[in-house]
Amino acid sequence: MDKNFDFKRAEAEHNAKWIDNAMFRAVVNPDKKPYTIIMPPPNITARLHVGHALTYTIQDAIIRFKRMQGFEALMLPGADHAAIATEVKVAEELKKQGIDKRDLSPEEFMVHINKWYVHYTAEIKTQMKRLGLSCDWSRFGFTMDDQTTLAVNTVFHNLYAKGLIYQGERMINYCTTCGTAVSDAEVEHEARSQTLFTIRFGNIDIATVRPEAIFSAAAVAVNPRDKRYAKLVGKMATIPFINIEIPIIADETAEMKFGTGAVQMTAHSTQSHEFTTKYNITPVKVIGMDGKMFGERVGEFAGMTVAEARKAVAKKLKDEGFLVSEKKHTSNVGVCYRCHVEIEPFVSLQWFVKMKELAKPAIEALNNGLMIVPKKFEKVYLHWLNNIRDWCISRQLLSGHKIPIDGVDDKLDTWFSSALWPFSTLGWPDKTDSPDFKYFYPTDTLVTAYEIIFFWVIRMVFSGIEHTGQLPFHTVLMHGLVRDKIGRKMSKSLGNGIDPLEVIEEYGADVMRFSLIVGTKLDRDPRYSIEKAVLARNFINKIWNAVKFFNVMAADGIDDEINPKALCHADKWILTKLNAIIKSTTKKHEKFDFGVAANELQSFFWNDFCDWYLETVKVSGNKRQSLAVFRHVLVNFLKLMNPLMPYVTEEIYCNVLKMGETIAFEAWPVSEFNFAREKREFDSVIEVVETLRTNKSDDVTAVAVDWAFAAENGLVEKLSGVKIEWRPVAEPTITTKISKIHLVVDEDARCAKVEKQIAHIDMEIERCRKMLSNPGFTNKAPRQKVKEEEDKLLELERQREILAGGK
RNA sequence: GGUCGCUUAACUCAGUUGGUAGAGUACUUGCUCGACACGCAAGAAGUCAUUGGUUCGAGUCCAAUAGCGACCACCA
Repeated sequence: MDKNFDFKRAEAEHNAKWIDNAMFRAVVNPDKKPYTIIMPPPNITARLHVGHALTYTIQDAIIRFKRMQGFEALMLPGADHAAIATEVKVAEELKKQGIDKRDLSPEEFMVHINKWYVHYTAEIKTQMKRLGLSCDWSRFGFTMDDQTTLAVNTVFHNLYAKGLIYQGERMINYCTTCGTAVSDAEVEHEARSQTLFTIRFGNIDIATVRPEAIFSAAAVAVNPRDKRYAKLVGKMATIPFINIEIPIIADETAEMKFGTGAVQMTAHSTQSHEFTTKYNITPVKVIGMDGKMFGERVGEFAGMTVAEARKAVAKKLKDEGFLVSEKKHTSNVGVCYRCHVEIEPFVSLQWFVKMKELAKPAIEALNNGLMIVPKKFEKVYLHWLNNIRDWCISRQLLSGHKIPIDGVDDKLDTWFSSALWPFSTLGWPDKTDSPDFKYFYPTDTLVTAYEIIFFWVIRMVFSGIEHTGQLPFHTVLMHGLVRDKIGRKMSKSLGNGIDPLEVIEEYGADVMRFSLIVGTKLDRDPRYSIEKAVLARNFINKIWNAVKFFNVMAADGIDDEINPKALCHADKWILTKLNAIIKSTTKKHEKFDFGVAANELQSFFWNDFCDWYLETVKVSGNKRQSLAVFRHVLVNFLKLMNPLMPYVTEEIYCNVLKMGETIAFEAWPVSEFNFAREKREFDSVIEVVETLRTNKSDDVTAVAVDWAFAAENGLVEKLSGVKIEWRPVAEPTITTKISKIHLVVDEDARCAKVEKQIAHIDMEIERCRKMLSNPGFTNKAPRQKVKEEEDKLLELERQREILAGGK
């Protein structure tokens, strides 16, 4: 065996084996129950980041676990065309080559888009494969492939025919940089510092952060309860520069406390839109879809961008005495989630999905078999669905799915196709009668970071219900976002990101996977730093070395079978411990609690198996049997560990132990051995060893021990490193549960130690007595608990007596 | 403004139904005793954010406060 685990060689070998033999290709198998995970398709615009590594590790852990439990496991991979994001990236690329997107015809531009699709789909696949995912590559889907396109068109026509898709003039969010409408979910709100201007509109002062919009003002609103303006209601205000008169109207929309309490109503805010619709006013538009000022009213500002015009108008207002005051003001501004430029609200002709009706069954789904883990996200889910507004699905882009209506050039929101992903990937609609679709759909668990609940999860749920009549999955598992060492989001601008591919390159995929998961709960945002990779690497090294030890020992002979009658204490102890860890790991995996399970497995292997059991094997009286036990525990451990560490477990199982072609399809371990009494007894032996280790140091000249486990004498001497005289001890200085120990030591040192121990016991006795003398406790606590305390007190008093006597 | 989280050892995190606070790292001390220094053994280290309540008993349940964070929302 190699000195250390050669992950590079092992990863290459096993990955090639898995992929070349299509080992994880799922098939319709009536003898097995299916378990399906449709993987969230990553955007083809970026390299995989550590968040992908986390989510795919979780998904792969689930699917490997289910596969070993005997399910026909399908994990279906794919990639998303990410319409806007890709278009922006391609345009940037072209710019670097000196090509301006606007100089290209749509057809020419699409050539570049298509090239990008091909190149980066392959790239993403390669990167995903490095994580060691056990997905079915033969079913890899792309959101622009024929199958998805068919599903998109079918869904569009179905919804259109039902009147659930309509075209209308509505107030929408428009990104002037991306040049397209975006949906509500695509608008982020950021706190930004702005200037709040107070501007004289003739007889009234209005407050606004958008001086450039004054040219569009069609009314001024004041609160009906605002006494300051009561006599002005019904009068006219005057727009500066252009001297157009507009009415002053009393309406609740104006907040008395904000600014001057008077606000302009224009064509360029949602608040205004609601107002002008209510009063049947049509404001004049002065900002174009290109984000530039236009029209007669704006005069010399025509052609300026909004940002330019804001400055210029403010300056002119000041110069001409219309500006009453200006002050800093922080408020939330809607920005495009892609480019983070301020969103312009526009009334424009777009396509929408009517949501109220579709949302209803999605809300009810929580009572009809949909489970969201952790449960706290149910509230977020419901809140959004209960307040949902129609979904703007048209985008003014060149790439993406075309709205399938003759003469319409708009494309569809990229999430329109994502929403169909759980069933379009399985052949819906054309292969809905196929065994594949019938077998694998509905899928089982959807795993994703919580940030994507609105964009995606909710839309998949209502789409599944609407188009297939079934929930697309029964469980949604939401996990956190990976943060850096001090809790910040990992981002390019902060430079605090960790590249999973670099970690894999340096430490291996198992390290990447294990270190992301171990010791965390999925509902929290895990913090990640490279130190965690080092720890995981050390653990794998520990496993590797234990196997090396086994190999050396087994060369001298090993029994094929475990014979329970021939086992020693330690053998039975570790088998019973194994039994417990199998139960616990299984239970935790069922609850998706992989992080805590990983912690327990690590502790089991390192502390119980290596620190204790492995050491006993060295002095075992029946080595051939003990090694059979060793192998049994090791193999079961490998199986339990496989979902998180597929490579090293596969390498040991197949290449070192030569137990088979792959561990991935071996049955998940079940409890077999349970020796409760022997386990308890060996725990006591350990206690004796630990007692001896603790006490052996300071000036101990001789040790005598009296106990009933003569067979373990050699073991205790070996493990404690103490030379022991085994004889009856009349006056013990220390007693454990199963032994009397007499230490011949330096008196002063011993007395000090004993006194410390007595002080500790006294504290505990005090606590016990207090509890037991409290009638509240003895009357109200469960009888068993009271009995426990009584026994504990007796034992403590006995120990104290012995200690005091020895002194 | 609304909603929801989080706060446990120096650090990263566990802590099932309330019953004397746990792990790993780091730290201190000692280690070449059949694999492992990416290691072995021993040790020290915590007012469980604060306050109040419920209870015989609270890290755990309830309320308030503080700090941090996330999401939602048209205060111009």
